[in-house]
Amino acid sequence: MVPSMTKMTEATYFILAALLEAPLHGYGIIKRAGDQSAGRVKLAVGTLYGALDRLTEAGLVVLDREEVVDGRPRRYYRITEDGVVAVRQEAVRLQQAARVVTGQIAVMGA
Amino acid sequence: MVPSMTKMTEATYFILAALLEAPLHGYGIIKRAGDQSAGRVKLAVGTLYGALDRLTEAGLVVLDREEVVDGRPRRYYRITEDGVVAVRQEAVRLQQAARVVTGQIAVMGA
DNA sequence: GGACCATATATCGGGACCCGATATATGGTC
DNA sequence: GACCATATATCGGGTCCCGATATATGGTCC
Repeated sequence: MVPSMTKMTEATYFILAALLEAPLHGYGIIKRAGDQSAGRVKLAVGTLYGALDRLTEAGLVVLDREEVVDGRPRRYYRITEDGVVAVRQEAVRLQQAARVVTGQIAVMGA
Repeated sequence: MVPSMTKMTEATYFILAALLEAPLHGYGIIKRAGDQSAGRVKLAVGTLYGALDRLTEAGLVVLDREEVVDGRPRRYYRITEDGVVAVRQEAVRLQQAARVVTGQIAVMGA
């Protein structure tokens, strides 16, 4: 189930956002999150794998497939429908939070 | 100094946002944060006073004045110029983060 | 050949921070 | 008298971030 996580951490949000387009493996998520945020978000590996475990347990992400490239394993994660819903809800929440301040700025001259 | 806090917690953000209009005392901050977020943000007292201490130490908030009403003390906090800068930067950061997802939604049909 | 870096996974421990519980105190409502 | 809103403050548990560390491969540079 997990109908509504009231809150989502920033790392979790960017991991889900990175997976919206296509499944990615851990290292790919780190790079994509950096790209999407113009370099501002730098996911630490310790953050990533812990968050992926929690997301998997919560059903927002599933293991898509495993590949072996040059003897090194690559584990691809895919976002679930629940995950898509959750990350969109969070985006709305972020936008509303931003508006609390950006809205006030416009009126502050009064 | 504190030129740029790379990251800001949600509680910190809403505390600063609550103080943008006028100085408030602790309990007033909790109520105002709830109002500004349409009831979604419920600051716990333990969160508030810890965060206020950190914000004061960081120079984003200062003690404005103390009043005594009905024998009970009221401690008013005021946001500093650095605090205003920080909360506006954070609002921009939140908006940009939201756009990572909301922007993609529009293109997903392609 | 050796140093170093990018790629790729995983774990551990310290630290930051949220938050419920608890304590204390006053004044109003029922 | 019980209960709630107002108002402050602290403590402890739990969550989570993140740097450090470990392991392994292949490419570049000297």
